[in-house]
Amino acid sequence: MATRPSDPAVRAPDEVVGYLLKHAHLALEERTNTTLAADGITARDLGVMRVIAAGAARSQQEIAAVLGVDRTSMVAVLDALEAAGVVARRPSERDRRRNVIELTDAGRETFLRAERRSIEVEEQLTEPLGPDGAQRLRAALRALLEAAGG
Amino acid sequence: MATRPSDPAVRAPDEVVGYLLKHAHLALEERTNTTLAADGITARDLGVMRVIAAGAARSQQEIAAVLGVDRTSMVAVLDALEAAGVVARRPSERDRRRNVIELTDAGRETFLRAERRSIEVEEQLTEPLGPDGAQRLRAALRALLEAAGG
DNA sequence: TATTGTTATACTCTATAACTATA
DNA sequence: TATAGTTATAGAGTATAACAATA
Repeated sequence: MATRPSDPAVRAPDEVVGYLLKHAHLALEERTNTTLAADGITARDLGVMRVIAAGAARSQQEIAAVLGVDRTSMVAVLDALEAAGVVARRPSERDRRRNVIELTDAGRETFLRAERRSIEVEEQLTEPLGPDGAQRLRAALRALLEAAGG
Repeated sequence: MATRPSDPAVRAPDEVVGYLLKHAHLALEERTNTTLAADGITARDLGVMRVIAAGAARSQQEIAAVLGVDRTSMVAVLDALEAAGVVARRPSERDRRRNVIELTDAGRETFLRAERRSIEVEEQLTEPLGPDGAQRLRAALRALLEAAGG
């Protein structure tokens, strides 16, 4: 049966980019969470800590903006990380409405250890893609994100 | 020990596969939902209808298994699709506990139209990847999923 | 006893609106 | 007036447990 470009065949789920993105993300996140349990944090926590460690954001609102979520979503995450002793909030001296968010000494250690584990999980799952496969995958995903205006 | 942006252990968010997968998925899903609003269904609805159209599953439980979700999650989705007149439940004759799920005539039309739109969105977002880029991306995601045991 | 679909319920992640304290 | 953080609340999407009908 001839298939024209404009003739939508019935695709299998694993031919659909949306399905593949969703399940690849879920699988990677689950593996990462299992691994990071040893450090007492989740993949989501590590994402927040990474933004702080990279110096990409200082206030809660800036962290939220970098991660593409609402500022209200940061409150509970930072509450938990502060309770765990890995981040600290201190009021900004220049603008007392803002909290400056920093990793504690223990938080820096936790971050580096967890980031190392996280990278190992990524390498395990992208190992079948060949030597440059992981970087080509990242480049493709960045291009897709760019094309979507994100 | 200060962690700076130049610290190789501190990655930018868009170097992290998990971040890229999550945001690429969100961006594609948002675009798809906007486009499919014209057909009165969501990207999730289309995913369920695709499994039915492909004959990959007949009962509610089989659809759930193909999509990797719990069977209880299918109830509300199918309620909505049935109310919209695009799918029909009928009791199986061989096993009266099971519902056989089928697309209605209107549902087949809706599916084909929506799948055409969905493919267009995918093509728009993967166009920067070059002629074979979309297929290489699919292959990479399938390999990652396979490596994760999914 | 086991299974299919269903309901009730809960948990996570997300968002909007309104409050507070500052600016 | 406007902004940063917070709280209350609600909406998806997901799951577990228990139930009725059927196997």
